[in-house]
Amino acid sequence: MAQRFLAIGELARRTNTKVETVRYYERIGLLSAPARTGGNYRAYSSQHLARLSFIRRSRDLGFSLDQVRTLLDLSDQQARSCEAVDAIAREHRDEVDRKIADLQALRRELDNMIDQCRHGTVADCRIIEALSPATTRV
Amino acid sequence: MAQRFLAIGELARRTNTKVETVRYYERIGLLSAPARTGGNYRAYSSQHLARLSFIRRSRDLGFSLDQVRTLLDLSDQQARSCEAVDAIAREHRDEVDRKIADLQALRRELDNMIDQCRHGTVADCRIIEALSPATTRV
DNA sequence: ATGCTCCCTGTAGCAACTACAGGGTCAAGG
DNA sequence: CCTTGACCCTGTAGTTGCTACAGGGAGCAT
Repeated sequence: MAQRFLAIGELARRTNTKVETVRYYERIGLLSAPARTGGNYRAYSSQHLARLSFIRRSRDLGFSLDQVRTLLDLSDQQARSCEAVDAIAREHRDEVDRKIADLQALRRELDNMIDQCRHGTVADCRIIEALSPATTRV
Repeated sequence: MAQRFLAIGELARRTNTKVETVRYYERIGLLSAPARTGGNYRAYSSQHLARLSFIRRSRDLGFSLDQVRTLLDLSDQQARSCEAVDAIAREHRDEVDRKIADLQALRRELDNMIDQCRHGTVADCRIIEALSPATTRV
């Protein structure tokens, strides 16, 4: 392969992505199809590398593929106001906040449960008890 | 239907579950197949109600279906030590802890990104910049 | 007899990958 | 020149935990 292009494995390595995932992104139209070599290998340019890096970084920050798609589109419209970008980021942050709160509530419940475990038999296990319904009558 | 048995809709309502989900739990062997009426309707007993309640409560606490399956098995072995139960609960709590930490780190990054937004054009948007790779050269 | 609500099975869809199977390509070593 | 091994190709199916139909039957009230 000519040195200006990357094979899929090299691209994957540089972006910490699985090869299959790169192909998946192409299939769903997130990463444009690259040129092909004579042997039908994908030949990626530096633009692809940049774009995939952007995608991965966004994914690492928890943006959904749909959000990433929008962010990519927006990043291509350099003259536009970045209001929409800000909105997506804020929305995502709010959701992360909600998730954190949910998990913290969960954690407290789990903690209570675990604290009550007397390490006896299952028959009087407080954890099982906590999971069991109060009434089982129809 | 005889009053001692519950139709699937009633069971679903009492456990805050979708009817399809109840059938799904049966399909994957989490909830045992109930008796059937003459008209081939599922007829659930109070044992089913208790078991499904247990499942839902566990799911609400974030246990995976696999963990729920194990917890159900354990809860049936009343004489056993509840060590294994405790282990599952602790493992899950640790995972919740990790998730919270991950999300908090994420949140800080998002916050930094958002704070730097100067509300100009996309061309000099700090959010886009933060998502973009430092180098794009092959 | 009609309408309505409930129930039945079976299949397909969601997110975001991941994991093959069964083959082709390419460069290096013997 | 041939083989070996690492890489690449396509296509399909699996993962988790449901959810949403489509197309039909059951049961009860009017």
